[in-house]
Amino acid sequence: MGNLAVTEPSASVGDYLKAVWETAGSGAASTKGVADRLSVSSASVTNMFARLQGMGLALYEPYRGASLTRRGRAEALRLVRRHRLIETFLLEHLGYSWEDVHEEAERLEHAVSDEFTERLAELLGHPERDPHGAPIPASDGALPPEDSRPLSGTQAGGRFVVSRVENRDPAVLTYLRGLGLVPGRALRVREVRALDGVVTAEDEDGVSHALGAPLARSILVRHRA
Amino acid sequence: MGNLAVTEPSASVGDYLKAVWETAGSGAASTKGVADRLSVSSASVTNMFARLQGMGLALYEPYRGASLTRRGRAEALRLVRRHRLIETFLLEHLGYSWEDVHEEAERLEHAVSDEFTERLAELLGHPERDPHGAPIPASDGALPPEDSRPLSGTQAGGRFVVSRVENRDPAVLTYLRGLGLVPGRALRVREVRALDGVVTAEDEDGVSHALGAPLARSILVRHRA
DNA sequence: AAATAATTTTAGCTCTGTCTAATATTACGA
DNA sequence: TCGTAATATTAGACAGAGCTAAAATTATTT
Repeated sequence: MGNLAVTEPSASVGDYLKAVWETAGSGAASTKGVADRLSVSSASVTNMFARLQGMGLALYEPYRGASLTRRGRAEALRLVRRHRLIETFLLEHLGYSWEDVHEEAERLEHAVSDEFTERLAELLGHPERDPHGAPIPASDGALPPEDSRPLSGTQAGGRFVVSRVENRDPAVLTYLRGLGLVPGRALRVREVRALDGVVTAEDEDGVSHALGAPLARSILVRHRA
Repeated sequence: MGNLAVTEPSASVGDYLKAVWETAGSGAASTKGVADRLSVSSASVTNMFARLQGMGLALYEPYRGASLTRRGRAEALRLVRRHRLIETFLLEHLGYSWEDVHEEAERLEHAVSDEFTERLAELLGHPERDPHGAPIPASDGALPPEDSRPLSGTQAGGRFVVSRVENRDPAVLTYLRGLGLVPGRALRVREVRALDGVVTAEDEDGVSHALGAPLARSILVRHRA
């Protein structure tokens, strides 16, 4: 109450907020999880966790990790909205390729204003998902309920549609695009091998794909209607 | 020789380079000139001048000001190109108003890549001037020769066309737009008063405008064909 | 040519955000 | 449950970029 946050958090603070949001499932984000995601040292993360708490953006308990406050979450979602709208713009209006939009958006999201964001949303026709299938938070931060699950958590015989690809690595994305494993693609799961987590799935053209555990975790699917 | 500059200068360094470029006519930029333009203290400017020299982007002689090296100029022009293309995009595609594009572009120019810039140029059809009439440097840094002069430097009786409005203040721009004093507008100069620098000019609709010295300096004109 | 005004520079701080090395804590496996 | 491995934190540095106050230099004016 009171404590009206007038100033925009810095790009760094924003990056940490997003990382905490993305890393912490429902609980708290670990130091190492955030450090790995942002490619910074653990010490830097500990330091920032304390600062985020000081700014009222996160709750931090040493050795227990950090979780966002309402304000921290709102800020993170604002950045996520910007990021995903910008990705959509880059792909649809500037001719960027699917695997390259993430990196450019990563820098732009810290430079654009809310006005820019909303005008962009208007130009794009208020899309609900970005090019990778990730939901775009509404301007009030609302997110549609997630109805997808990773391919790694499906069962043989199931029929699905790829709803989302959750991976930032351009090399991985290029590869998946080459295989046609992009949002919208229908798949039938042939095998989910417990031993090594390899998932074998057949696409609409009858082509079979064997995907290692990390890839199978990156591909989210929804049950086919 | 050697010394290939791989890393992008920081946003701050870029701002100073632009300020030096804009402030220094043909000679060197003064500490105060840059300080005023960037709204920072003179001490900060002195400090940055030394750093720019260290980076090989400027030549600095204490008490004599700073001038850009070839590399510094190239970097400044790269930012100016980005800035002016972004302004054009904001106006033409996102519906921003004339007086608001500058501020948004000021932040975006530091976040955008060369790839983004060139794709944007393509989308916009490679415009030669931005919404304020300022020339957009080519990607190799080339600028068309300036054939305009400030309204303050004209003579009574002359017939001109507004070619450019050189002012960043939204209040000033809003006012001028209200008067129709924007690039393309034809004017006939009635009086250039030596005493106080007030210029009186009549527009196409026969409306007469009395402009104080600072405004008259902001409006650049070209002889009417 | 002095005296005053304006501009610059220096010195010393501050804050953000990063790092490494050393230390502490927690988790896990035997 | 005890010892090792994995995680976290602390301590201490450092670079970038800004500031104020004091000192120095240059410009202007009488």
